[in-house]
Amino acid sequence: MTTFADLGIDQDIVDAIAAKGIIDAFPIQEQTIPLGLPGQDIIGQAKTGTGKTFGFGVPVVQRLGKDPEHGVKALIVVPTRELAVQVYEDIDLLTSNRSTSVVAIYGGKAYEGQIDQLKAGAQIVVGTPGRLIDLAGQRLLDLSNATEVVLDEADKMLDLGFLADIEKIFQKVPAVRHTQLFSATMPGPIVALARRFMSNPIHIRANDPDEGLTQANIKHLVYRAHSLDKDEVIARILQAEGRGKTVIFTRTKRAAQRLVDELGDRGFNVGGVHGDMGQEQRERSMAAFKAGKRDVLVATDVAARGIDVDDVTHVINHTIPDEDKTYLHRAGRTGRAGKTGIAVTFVDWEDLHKWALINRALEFGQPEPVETYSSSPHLFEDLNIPAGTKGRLTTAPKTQSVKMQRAPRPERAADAAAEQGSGDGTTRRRRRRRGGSGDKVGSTFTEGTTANESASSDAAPTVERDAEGAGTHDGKGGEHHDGKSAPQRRRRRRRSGGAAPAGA
DNA sequence: AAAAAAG
Repeated sequence: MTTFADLGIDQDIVDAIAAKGIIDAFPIQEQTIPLGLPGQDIIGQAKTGTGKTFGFGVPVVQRLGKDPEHGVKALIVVPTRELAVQVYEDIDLLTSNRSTSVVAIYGGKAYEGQIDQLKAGAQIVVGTPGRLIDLAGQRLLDLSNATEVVLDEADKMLDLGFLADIEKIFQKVPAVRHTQLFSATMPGPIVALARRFMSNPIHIRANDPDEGLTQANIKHLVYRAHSLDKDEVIARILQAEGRGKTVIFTRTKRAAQRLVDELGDRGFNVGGVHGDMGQEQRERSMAAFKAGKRDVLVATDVAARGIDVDDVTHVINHTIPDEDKTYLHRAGRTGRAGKTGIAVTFVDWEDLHKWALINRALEFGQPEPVETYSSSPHLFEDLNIPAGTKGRLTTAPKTQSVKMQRAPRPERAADAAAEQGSGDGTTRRRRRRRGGSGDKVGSTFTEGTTANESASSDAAPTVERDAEGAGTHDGKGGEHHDGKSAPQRRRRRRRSGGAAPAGA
């Protein structure tokens, strides 16, 4: 096994990586770092969760050297704000033993802090296109010395929605530069297009050609959702034995928010990430999920790419994605860094053709989704969901989830009081459910975080939830992205029987 | 057509 120390990397960077307990290099790192260090242009392709960020990050940091000269010399462009935060943190780690300064530049946040860091002489910029172009246009970001340029999730960055912005950005950086493009997916036409921005790039595919396109560590289960109560089945999957964290993907922002509310009402410890949420809340939600304070995240495709969270054991596609690439990236939120994971996909009647496409493109060899969960018990067997109720499912939340509910948000308590006249309507219902099969379930995750939690007593989760829930920071309503109060939303949902919004 | 990305 090749280690980072074997790859010609400066000792202080090797030490910085080792401080996180990482010694061995993944194949993509082993192959791209020795080429990136001397400045070779690279198109780097490797499966999800196999270390691409260090693959481009180590050469960027090392090539800047320890030159104390201020000013932006490296630019890393990513497609989402949360990914900007994450890549910023990874690069910041690599620079922890040298003076190189890194800044994250992305929208939805106050300009001030970002501008201050630029003025203070930040040398590496990680950012999303809109804010980068915005600040460059205001002459607050000077890219004319950025001789290191990286597009992370490069195929996405060169996709129609981003291409015009990326072209603008390439006009602002030096013509003579070191350019690296990385992604798990690099369709031929995109590679051809990418060459316009590179000089004599070498295309590295760290994938074993025999392995196919998908991560071998991920098990894919696909079910027909025809006449299926998906909320109910998803609730049941969340009770799978040995479940760690779970990411649930929806097609629309509205569907994501609805599911957050629904699973929250059922007592699960759930948060969301989607574009209708305020940026502060998006980040708080991601951080809570990464830290293990929550174990369910409902997201749109904003979280499909790049997001790296430890111990995600399940990905659930509430709605099947349109593209095979998106499927692969979504599923790739689990099975990272050599761990195993399960991807469960529900295929609605009108989406059968999408599965046909994905199945063909990714060579699954399963032309039809499994009939439905009821006519095929595989789902529960494959997922280690304790045997029990057939037909209508119970939705006993996991022990951990109930624990998190023990200090209800003020908003929720007020809600219940308003509806019941006494304060404990919802809570009592949840308590009754707790006695069932839930206790045994999810012990792996439960133990880790319970210990954590009792150490910090009730304070941490409560403060966290309060801050997110009540929207006290900006007065703009926090999680009530649609401008409705929680009681309003809940009533509306009840009337519609919990079904998906009509327009979705 | 949706989601993302500037405000």
